[in-house]
Amino acid sequence: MNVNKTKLYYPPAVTVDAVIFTIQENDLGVLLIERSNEPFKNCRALPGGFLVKNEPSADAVARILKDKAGIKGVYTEQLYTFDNLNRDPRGHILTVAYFALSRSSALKFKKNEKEHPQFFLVKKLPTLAFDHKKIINYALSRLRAKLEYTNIIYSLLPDEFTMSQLQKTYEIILGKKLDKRNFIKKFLSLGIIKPISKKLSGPRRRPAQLYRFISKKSVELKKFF
Amino acid sequence: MNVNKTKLYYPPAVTVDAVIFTIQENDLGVLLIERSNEPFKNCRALPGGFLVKNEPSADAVARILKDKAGIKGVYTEQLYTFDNLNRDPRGHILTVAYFALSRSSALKFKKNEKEHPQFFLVKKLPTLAFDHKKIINYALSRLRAKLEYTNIIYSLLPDEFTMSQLQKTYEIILGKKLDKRNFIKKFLSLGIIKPISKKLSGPRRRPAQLYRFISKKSVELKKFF
DNA sequence: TTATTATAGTGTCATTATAACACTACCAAT
DNA sequence: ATTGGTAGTGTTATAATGACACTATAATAA
Repeated sequence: MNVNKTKLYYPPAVTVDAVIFTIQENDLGVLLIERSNEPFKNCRALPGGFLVKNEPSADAVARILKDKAGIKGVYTEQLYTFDNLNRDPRGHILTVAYFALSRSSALKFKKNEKEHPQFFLVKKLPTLAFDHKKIINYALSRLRAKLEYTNIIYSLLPDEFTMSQLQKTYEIILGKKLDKRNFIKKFLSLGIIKPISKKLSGPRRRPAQLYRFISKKSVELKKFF
Repeated sequence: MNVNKTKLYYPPAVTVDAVIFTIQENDLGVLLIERSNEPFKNCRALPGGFLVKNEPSADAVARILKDKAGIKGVYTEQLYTFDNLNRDPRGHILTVAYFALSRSSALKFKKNEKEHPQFFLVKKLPTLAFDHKKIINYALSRLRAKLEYTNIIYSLLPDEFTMSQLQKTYEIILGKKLDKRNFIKKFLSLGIIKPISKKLSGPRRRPAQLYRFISKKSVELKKFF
């Protein structure tokens, strides 16, 4: 690469960071690792890392999702690129942040790994390295916004789910209660889920109708919540 | 910077590119330059360039807006980071794309500069270098989306403007006619513009009320169009 | 002075979307 | 047969949207 014609050009280092959301214990969790190197050694941080040679950032994120969370093919989208000079004490390090959504059952990380990957509730985050708190907040607002006009919620639900589960997932992420009747009315009118011929039974209660998403691709909807 | 501990790490080069929109001849224009170097020599491209040492991308864009378009302090936001391996024949070059909005009267580039900066109508773009067509399309959809829930239109209008000018600007960007009465009703109900005690006269027609934006900061609105 | 031209400005109504609200249905377990 | 616990269901008032056409005003030309 002969891009260094300009004497002044000096490349920043480039990393990716992943904000991996999941639903846990009826709350929204995000995966954090414990840094094993300086700077911020032993501090919690988003999983991420430097690009390897000729690796596009999207590939790097996929690699990190695989290696650090054991997930593959989950919903992933680029969030924002952070490159303030003071975000990393080592100097100018640019990070392309992504966010991903995974049902918790799909996650396969070993809790005993050296980096101790672990989920934290978004509302109870520890002190974080770099500008990772800011990145998580940014991801959270993007996630909330997208809930309102896309179907990405499918990434957080099992294949078959009840209306209550669906509504609860919305409530957890939006952080507010929704009216059951209005929710059902609106969601069914979108025509993106369909009831299946199965019910979910439980002890001492009326069984609930199960639904599926008709399509499992990310779709933009005109109207939503 | 001792970030190269990992043998594999090899930084991509980092550039910024700016999609500068303006309204021209009752249409939406975007600023393009003519590349004076390989690759894509003599081909039209977005103004942009490599980061200089320790320069955050936001500063680099401001520098480019100043140097290549003569504008300063205009509305600018980060768009997306493009880093496909095949976007640049020189190799892995990551670009952080931004979009900016400027009223055409503020632009002060010299048409005779070696790079021949020039506005092109978005609907009549020439062949473009790299993935710049894709970047412009992405910027255009972002701009259209943001028109619906922010006040960024102020960046494209003079300080004092008529309802017709405002509506026309919306129509140009959205690419469709809007109903005059509904437009006025909605826009006034937002409470973000106010009539001033002046009218705009013209030959052989009824003078039009002039308005101003109450605030000239970018604001998110709950409801819009 | 009158007529013409061009754009500004104004209201209603039907339809649709939203938001608030509470009770009955069903199954399982006791 | 009773109880516990979640599922499921409609109506109504209010607000937002979208469709629609005529009058008002100033400048200019006749």
